[in-house]
Amino acid sequence: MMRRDFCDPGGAPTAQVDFAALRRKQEELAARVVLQDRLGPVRLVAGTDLSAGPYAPTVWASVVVFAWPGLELVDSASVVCEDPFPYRTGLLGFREVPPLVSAFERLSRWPDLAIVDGQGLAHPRRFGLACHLGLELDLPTIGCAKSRLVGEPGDPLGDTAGAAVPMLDAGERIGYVVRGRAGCKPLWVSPGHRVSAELALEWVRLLLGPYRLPIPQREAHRLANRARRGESPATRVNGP
DNA sequence: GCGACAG
DNA sequence: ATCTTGTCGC
Repeated sequence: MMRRDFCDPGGAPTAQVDFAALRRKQEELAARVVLQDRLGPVRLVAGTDLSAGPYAPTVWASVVVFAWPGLELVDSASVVCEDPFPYRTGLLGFREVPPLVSAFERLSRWPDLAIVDGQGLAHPRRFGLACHLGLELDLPTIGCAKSRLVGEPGDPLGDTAGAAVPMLDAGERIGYVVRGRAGCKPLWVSPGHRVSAELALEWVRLLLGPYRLPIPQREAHRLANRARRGESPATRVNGP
């Protein structure tokens, strides 16, 4: 069983979770995040996502692994478990990291890089989901969110696929807003762990297909949804 | 008090 | 995140 050092919300019922303490925990962990390129040759690139029902206290987490270049699907894994933690803005990692780690544990091919559905550095405490998952797995990660959390674009964004402008917050460049596809709402791309902002942008551009989302992210999303609808198998795992 | 607010 | 039909546009 893989170690999960940075996820324990305290084990208390949700009504008495100490949110302030978890925010402080994020501030501590943020100091450990590596924002330089510390990764080898990328031969396998993963996409990750989580799917949840409206009321069911259950979540489905999926990871897909693609060969690079070529983007052939070489591995995937899905798990289903009790929802570990209620969604709270800024605390997404405490909800999604445990199921995602369980899904990674079921992979037979370990990726060199993962695209995560959510923010990385572009977070109030510079510790978005992609940083959290990357640190937990010691895996290079990139945050690719479908909407903004913090910061403002430094310039107007063009409508061509691949167009990008820096996102600024408190005088820092926290990532980029990126047009995944012409005519679509953009993506918010930021470093997760062991990847720089520049390389994060480069990889998201390389992985863009004819859709709004990068291919691995889109496929992870589809797989998690199929798992939730019972159309694809998912391994039942225990609580966080 | 008001507005913002990843998934 | 999820609930949902049709509809506008390339």
